[in-house]
Amino acid sequence: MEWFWPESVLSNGERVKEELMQGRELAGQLCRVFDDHKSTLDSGFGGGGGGSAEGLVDKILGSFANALLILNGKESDDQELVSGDQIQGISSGGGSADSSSWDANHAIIKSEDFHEEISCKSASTFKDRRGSYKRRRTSHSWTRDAQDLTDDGHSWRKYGQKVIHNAKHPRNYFRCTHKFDQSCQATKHVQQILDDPPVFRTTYYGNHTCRDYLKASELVLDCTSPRESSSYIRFGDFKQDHPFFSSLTSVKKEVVIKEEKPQPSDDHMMASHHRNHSSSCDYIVSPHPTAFEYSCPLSGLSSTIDPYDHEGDVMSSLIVEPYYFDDEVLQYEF
DNA sequence: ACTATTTGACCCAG
DNA sequence: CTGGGTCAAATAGT
Repeated sequence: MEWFWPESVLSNGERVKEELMQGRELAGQLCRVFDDHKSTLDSGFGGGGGGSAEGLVDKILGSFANALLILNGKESDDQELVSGDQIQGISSGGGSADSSSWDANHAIIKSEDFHEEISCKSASTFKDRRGSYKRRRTSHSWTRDAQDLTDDGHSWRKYGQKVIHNAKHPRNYFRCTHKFDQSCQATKHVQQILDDPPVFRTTYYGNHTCRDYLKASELVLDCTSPRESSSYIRFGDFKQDHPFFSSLTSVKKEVVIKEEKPQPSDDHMMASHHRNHSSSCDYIVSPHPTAFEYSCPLSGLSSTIDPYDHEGDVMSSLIVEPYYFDDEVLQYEF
């Protein structure tokens, strides 16, 4: 498989490293806060060397968000990096990060889509209005070719399959599982383009505005310093006390594996599979572009992506997407 | 019973 | 007019 990387990402490697290192340091502080919390059960999250647990979480999120903004390359020049306070606003607001500075254009897009949906719904007093839609913009998409359909970090639901003219294999259409519960507009389609070896082309449209909270419910920080190795943070416990995570309790208790596996028959592509196992999907941090082969594509990976497509996906990106980070590793386990 | 997938119908852009 | 993207009823799976 292969991702298409803008040059600017490479030049920002050091900045990414700094941001991620800061995030790791803050995470370490958060670990100590939790340790303090354990030792003094009734004291709450007020202690800790670097401030409250909530504040630390906000800073961590801000660091990762900044790294992602930097990775976006061409947007990094004219976009303000996200501060911890902004992240806090995002997280406590319960919505997507539409309020961040980069997204003014996209807000318009979303507004248009909203009106389209309203008009469509209002016009569809009759039951059968199938196929009533406005064709997607073909400009902000990116593609990925792979011999195996590896996990891209998001949950998908198949909603259609079409035989494509002059194509040997049908095209499978997927939308984000959270299209309705979180209004996530991300879609993709997958089509086998080669037989031997089998190569599957995945085309992504739109960014995820959803947050797969449950994937983030258990976070593993693999600290590389000898005495801090493999520290685990279980947000499943933490969220009871954190205003952000406590707001997630209404989310359905399920863990989803986001992976399509080709069937022996070429046109049997599977959508999301539910799973109970939490260890089969480890996420790592790195600035090396090649290491992103197994990650979900960030905006800016392809020349076909429009600037306004950089939705408020900061949270979902930093939570679920894997990054490799030189020989230092931040490892998430879900 | 609930959720996901299948598949033909429908509609729009080119 | 045609190809492609989406909808939603029917069906399958858990």
